Amino acid sequence: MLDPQLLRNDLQATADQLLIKGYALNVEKYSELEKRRKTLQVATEELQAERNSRSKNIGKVKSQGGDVDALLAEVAQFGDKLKAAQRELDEVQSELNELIEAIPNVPHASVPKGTSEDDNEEVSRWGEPSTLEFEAKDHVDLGEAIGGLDFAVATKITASRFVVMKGGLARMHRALTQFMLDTHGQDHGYQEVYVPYMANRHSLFGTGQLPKFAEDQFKTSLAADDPNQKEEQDQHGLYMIPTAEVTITNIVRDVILEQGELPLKMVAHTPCFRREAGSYGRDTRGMIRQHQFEKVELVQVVPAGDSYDALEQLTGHAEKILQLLNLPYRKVTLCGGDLGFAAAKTYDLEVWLPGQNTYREISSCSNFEAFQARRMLARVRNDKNKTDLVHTINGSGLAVGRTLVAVIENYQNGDGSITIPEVLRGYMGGLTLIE
RNA sequence: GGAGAGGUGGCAGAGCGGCUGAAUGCACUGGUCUUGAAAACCAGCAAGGGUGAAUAGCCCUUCGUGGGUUCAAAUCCCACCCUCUCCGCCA
Repeated sequence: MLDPQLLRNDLQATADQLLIKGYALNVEKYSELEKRRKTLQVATEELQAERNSRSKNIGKVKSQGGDVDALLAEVAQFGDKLKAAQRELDEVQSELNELIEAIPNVPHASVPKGTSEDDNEEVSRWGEPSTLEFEAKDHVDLGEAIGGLDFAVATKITASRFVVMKGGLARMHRALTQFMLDTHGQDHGYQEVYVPYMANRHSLFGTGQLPKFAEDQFKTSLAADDPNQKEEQDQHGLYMIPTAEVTITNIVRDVILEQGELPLKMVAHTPCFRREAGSYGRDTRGMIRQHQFEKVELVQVVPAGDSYDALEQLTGHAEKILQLLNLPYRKVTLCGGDLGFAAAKTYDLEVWLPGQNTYREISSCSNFEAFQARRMLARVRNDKNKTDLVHTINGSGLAVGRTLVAVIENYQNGDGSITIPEVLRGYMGGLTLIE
């Protein structure tokens, strides 16, 4: 959520910046609503003040044994007037809130202009895409041949976009998770946390998934199939997390931190659940886009001034995993048009996939500045004993399913076997090959 | 699942229609005292929002959440959420 003060004082400039993100803010509508809000709020609060002082006076007179009939008659009409004013204010305020809550974050000055992923800016490359002496297969062919990936049985059990892993690949998937958690926990200074895989609507609102992206989430229903309970369900149903960002970041929701507690650096491994509602035709083959996948997530909570350093640092931590696995990748800065709703700046890490002969996203590291903090009321006490909003940064370190795909495709051998990366062998009882 | 108790400021804990944004204690901050520290004493100490140039002043809101009664609600009524205790069940 943007600072309402910013919208009031710098509306046009903010609208211009949002254009970089491809978001057209309705300036007229906003100003009009804001004007009404101001008038109504001032008027309503004046009425409240008036009512309060009169009511207090009645109490005073009464306690002194005076006659309050006249005073009561005088104040009698206030109730209705106040209620009407309040109702009108509520209407305008909720309309205004709806508008503000739907406005995306403003991109940072360093974000390149552009409308699609074609305009993303490459920052760096690491490693050389391998030149195989045979024709590269993709992970589906390799995995199915080994008997380690079974999409058909997953579809039978559940639905499309799920997978069953078996044997060495299932084990390597687990090894990757352990390796990532250990590296971030021991070498990069993150506190390992275990978090719920379901979250309430307040948490999803806090990190920005709600209300705008409800159709991307899986939601549970608590009450029975009773139409009378519909509203109940909407209020209290829980969401399967689309990313651990939701549950980790919301640890600091409604919290005032002390300066000494920052920076907070946390890492968690969780499954993630996504409806993928908007991508019916895309990546239907293989493990690239699933309804359920594992991810190791990094989150930092820092003072406002430190967040861009933290973004660089956190991105470096994710890169380190790719480097240790010896997987070629490139780092890109997302352009304005490709930037997510809540992010001010995002680096994507794209790993080389020989089977697709291209780089594919495997990590996304973003600085949200105060956008999430404002929604969550996550604050830190400053030197003047006042509260400042914190900044939040997060990134995948890494998406485990896609990392498995990358390992399968980059470590494939001519006979269809997969060499196990050295750093994983300790997690796999010393095995060197899956065949 | 059954029975009961309860949700008040950073914590503990009073208040059960008006002068209560909220007693008291602890914690914290500043001061006096002291060579220094402790103790003692004095003072301060919630958040969100509006107005505003203002981190000034004034005003509004908030005692789990939402609604209701009332001129007036932390206090009364209703619904929901959450926590705890006992019994049952259970990885």
